[in-house]
Amino acid sequence: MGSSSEEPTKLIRARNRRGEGLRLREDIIEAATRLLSAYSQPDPLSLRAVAREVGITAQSMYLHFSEKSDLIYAVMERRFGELATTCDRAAREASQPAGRLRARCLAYCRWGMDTPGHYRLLFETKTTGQAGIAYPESPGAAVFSSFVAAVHECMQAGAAQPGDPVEAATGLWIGLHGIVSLRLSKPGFPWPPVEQLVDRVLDRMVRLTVPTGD
Amino acid sequence: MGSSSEEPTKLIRARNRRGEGLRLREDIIEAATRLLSAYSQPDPLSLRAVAREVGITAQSMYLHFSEKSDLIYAVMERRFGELATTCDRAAREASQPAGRLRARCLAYCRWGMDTPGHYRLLFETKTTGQAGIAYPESPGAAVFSSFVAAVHECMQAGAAQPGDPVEAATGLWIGLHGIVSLRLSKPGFPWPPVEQLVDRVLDRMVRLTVPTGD
DNA sequence: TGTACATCAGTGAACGCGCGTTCACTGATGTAC
DNA sequence: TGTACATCAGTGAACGCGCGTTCACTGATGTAC
Repeated sequence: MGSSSEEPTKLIRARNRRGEGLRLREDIIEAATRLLSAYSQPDPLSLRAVAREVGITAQSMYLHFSEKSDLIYAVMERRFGELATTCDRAAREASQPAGRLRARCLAYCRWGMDTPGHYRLLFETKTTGQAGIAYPESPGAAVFSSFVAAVHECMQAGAAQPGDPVEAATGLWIGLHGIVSLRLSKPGFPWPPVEQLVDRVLDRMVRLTVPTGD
Repeated sequence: MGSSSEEPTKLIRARNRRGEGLRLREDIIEAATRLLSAYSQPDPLSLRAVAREVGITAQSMYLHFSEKSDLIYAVMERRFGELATTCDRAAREASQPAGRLRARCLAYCRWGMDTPGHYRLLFETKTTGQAGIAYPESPGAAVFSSFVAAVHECMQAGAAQPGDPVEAATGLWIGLHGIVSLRLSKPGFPWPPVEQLVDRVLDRMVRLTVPTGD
């Protein structure tokens, strides 16, 4: 305060104890996650910015990641995992299949809107494909699978019109992604509340036959 | 072929005649459009790459654009215009309202899939918002308006269930964007044919009451 | 208990690159007289 | 018709910056004897 010659803040980080070098790996991934959460595409994320955030030199990144894309891929895996966990946890709160499906859909959309940078990384880039990973093995496949299972559960319980659950879940995903992605890109558009849009997509694409209430 | 000392191709561009300097502006916009069409986000587009594509020096960009974002915005305006024209032209081919709406939807999706870089620029970045442009004045608003009009036409003709055309068009846009955007990001997913998805979205979100055939 | 040593967790210095942007300039060409 | 000159369409040279990546190194710390 009042200091007129402001130097760039040099973060000091205590060196890990011997045998605990792997902690740096975690710190790096967490710092990259923090930097990505706010905005944008993966490209504006630089190794050097992550190093600054962690408080280490840029070349220390190479102790744990052999190149930049390795780091980004590590972040993606974690974020896909967190999204899956978030959706599953939300679904567990409701007692009926239709309510569980709705909670899952809302959790997906809210996760995307709360962490736009992560949502874009997972669903608006071709990172997995570029890494040579085919769909079934991609770290995001579990998220889709759990939607399929939730739709299937509704169908079996008579809460949704019978049909191919994969087909219905595909339509649902398209709708949810449309809701999130357009909101992120066109924040100035007069969007209805997200719950209303989710309910409309759910009703139309999955043809729920019972109310979603708990 | 066979030349072992390959120099970077130096494009020679004839200097414009006096009074025709504005042609360079067009050439720059076209070159930027070409470079963007293939891929990605606007960030990987560099002024210098555009200058190379045109065959001029980087600093000549400043004869027509006071900064980089001005150029990107100029490209966006044109692409929104081209998308609108493409959709309108496709709609004119069909004779009935429902067929016109379907043609418009298919044209939107195909345009996005054919020029992924442009689609991402228009619908997966916040460029307009960042430029301080509110929705109604944004260059893309015309595209949405024409969807609203097409839906309204269907409702009035009894080809779609009556209701708020803006609400229905919003749901439709969400679906179409979901179809295009997810396809671009997840090319490895086992997507059904785009026509099938468009028909499902149209049927569910607009509740067409007549077949879309011509 | 003391000490030599291997290992580990990083750093120092540097590389070449492409980027956006600025400023002073050049040389061809149309125009006024 | 001839010529001086203003204008126009660019270029030359350079700036400082942040980037990804490489290579040789340091110094603290745990371990073997």
